[in-house]
Amino acid sequence: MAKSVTSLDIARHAGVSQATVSRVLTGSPVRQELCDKVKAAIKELKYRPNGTARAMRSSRTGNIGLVVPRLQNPLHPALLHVLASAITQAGYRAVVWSTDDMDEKAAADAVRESLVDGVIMTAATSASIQLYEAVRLNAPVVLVNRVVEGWPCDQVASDHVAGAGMVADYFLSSGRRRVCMVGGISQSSSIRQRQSGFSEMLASRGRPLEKRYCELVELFSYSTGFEATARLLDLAEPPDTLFCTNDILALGARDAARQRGFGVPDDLWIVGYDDIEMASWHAFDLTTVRQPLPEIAEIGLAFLLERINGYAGEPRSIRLPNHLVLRGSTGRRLKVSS
Amino acid sequence: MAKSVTSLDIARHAGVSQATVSRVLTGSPVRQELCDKVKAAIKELKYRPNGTARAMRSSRTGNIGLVVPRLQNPLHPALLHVLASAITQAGYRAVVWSTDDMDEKAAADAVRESLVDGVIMTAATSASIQLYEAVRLNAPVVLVNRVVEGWPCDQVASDHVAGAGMVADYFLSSGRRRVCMVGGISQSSSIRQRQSGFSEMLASRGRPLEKRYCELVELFSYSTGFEATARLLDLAEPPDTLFCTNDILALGARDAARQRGFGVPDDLWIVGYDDIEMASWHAFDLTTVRQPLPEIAEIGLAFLLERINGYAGEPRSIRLPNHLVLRGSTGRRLKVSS
DNA sequence: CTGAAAGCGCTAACAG
DNA sequence: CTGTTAGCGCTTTCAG
Repeated sequence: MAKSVTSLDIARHAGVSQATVSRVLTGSPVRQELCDKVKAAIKELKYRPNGTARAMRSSRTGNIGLVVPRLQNPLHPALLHVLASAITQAGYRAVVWSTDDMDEKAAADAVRESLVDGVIMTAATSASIQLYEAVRLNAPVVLVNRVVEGWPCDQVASDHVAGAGMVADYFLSSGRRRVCMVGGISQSSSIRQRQSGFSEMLASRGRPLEKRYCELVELFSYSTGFEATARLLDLAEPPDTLFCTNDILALGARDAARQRGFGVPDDLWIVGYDDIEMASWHAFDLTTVRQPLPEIAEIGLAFLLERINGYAGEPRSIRLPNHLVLRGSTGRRLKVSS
Repeated sequence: MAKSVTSLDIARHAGVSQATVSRVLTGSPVRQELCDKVKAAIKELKYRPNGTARAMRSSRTGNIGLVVPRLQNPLHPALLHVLASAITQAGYRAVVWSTDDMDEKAAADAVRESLVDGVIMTAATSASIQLYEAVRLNAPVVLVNRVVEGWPCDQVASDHVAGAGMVADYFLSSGRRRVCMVGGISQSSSIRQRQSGFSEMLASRGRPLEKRYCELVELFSYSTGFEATARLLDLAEPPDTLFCTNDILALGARDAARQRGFGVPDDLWIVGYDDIEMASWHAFDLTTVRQPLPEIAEIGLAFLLERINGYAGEPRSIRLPNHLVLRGSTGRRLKVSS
């Protein structure tokens, strides 16, 4: 690596002081003539200001940490994409952690070592102690998508309770009766809220979810969705309607129905959650709940940038509404009641 | 934000010089007694060394840039995942760019501004001039997955020519005759190599690809795969065998066949490329070519770290072998000839 | 408006 | 082994 050219080199080359070079760089007022000389020198020597020095001086790295959960679920790349785009657009860089374990600690370390200006956490659980510590120390952290009650930081998510309630409502209004759910004992608040939103709506409308119609899986994947659904379809009185707490499970469910010879939607309605891209594919044509990811990302980042810039108001908590996307895996009938 | 504690604070608190604190931090030899005092002070004041200062002093940020193509294709999150994991594992941080446009420029800027120690580029095309400039200036850059002939930097990819040749071979050895291909005029070297590997193998075995059996699409997505395949199946003499130059196209193709009432593999064989997770799903059960992503990531990162550490040997270029994964979308017969 | 000068927090060479 | 002393490259007072 060749010794790199510094602002002092530029200064000498342009016959001005080093401070003037810095002024040109930061856009402070400088006489046109000198400014031009400096710019010419910069171009000629192919000068680029050293980012780490600048970061140190201004205590701003321009980096934003981004913690996303396992990328196997296509929702997460989608979320990553909108957030990373927003971050890049805003003139920052996205430092991404997605390796299941060490990442939360790595992210917490990075804020505390001033290697990132703030962190957007999309995988928070109440077990995220490292980051909680950082939050308590007033580091700029916002929780996006998955939230944790009681953390003193900004939180942005969609309204999973209402979204899942909407599904329950849709089922009952459409006269579905043998309703079941595939979910799990998840660390993720979004999953838990979907489950409670669904079962509470059913209960409140007088048709509580039956125990035997509730399958809980450990891991949320295509194959666990497939297997759980296979078990339900093998019951003496199989369900006629299935809610999966995310799309990946639902796609597995759809294939289990296919494999068992159950017609969809004739014998079985299936609804997922997230509206990942595959949900719209012909093979699945899955009714699902779409979250407003772009808005979530935008608001989350806006909150974070405000914090980075010193805003110190009370923690804010935002819930954005979801949207039911009707497709061929259900009867496509429109919801009747409110 | 409270004024943060520095190594000088620790020094005062422990009654030693600031240099000694630094030594404890970097692991230089220090008398046990002083070392303990320093460590106690660090713990007590919850001190964390300032990463930007350290970065400036050592001209090492510990950040590695990672440019990945549009995350809509599930291969790319998979690649991102293995690379980001490897980077985190190695004690570095991954700065990710995935927003289609500005990212290559942003990555090039970041190396030149010493905001990252090096860049792993998985989306290089011959149009990537910004990064090419950085490479010419000897910045640590390695090209992974997509490569560009003639760039003076390390390159790691799988052997797409041989991989696609293997598919052609498999088709002909299995007696398939009405062979077609869905590909495109792509910027991506991997796609181009797959296409030429496929058609050259067909030609060399005396059954060149017919023009009418070659569909080229602009964008590589489920829906373009669907549509291109629909066109092929609507021909007076539809093909009996289809190679798609990536899995996303092939999944669209599979659904086009389903929708048109073509049985797979009875009426139509389909083969994709990449072995993305969906390929193994029941609905698709797609024969495809798997690349050794973990090895690609590992070698790519190893090369980059060597360069970062000053290795200045000739550019290296590695091609790893691919692997045909036989599933239900083809006759599952094993390849006969070599 | 411009130059001189003072550091940001850390590492490392230099004397003890 | 330890303390003292220079900076890394930049931004930002402070005088002029």
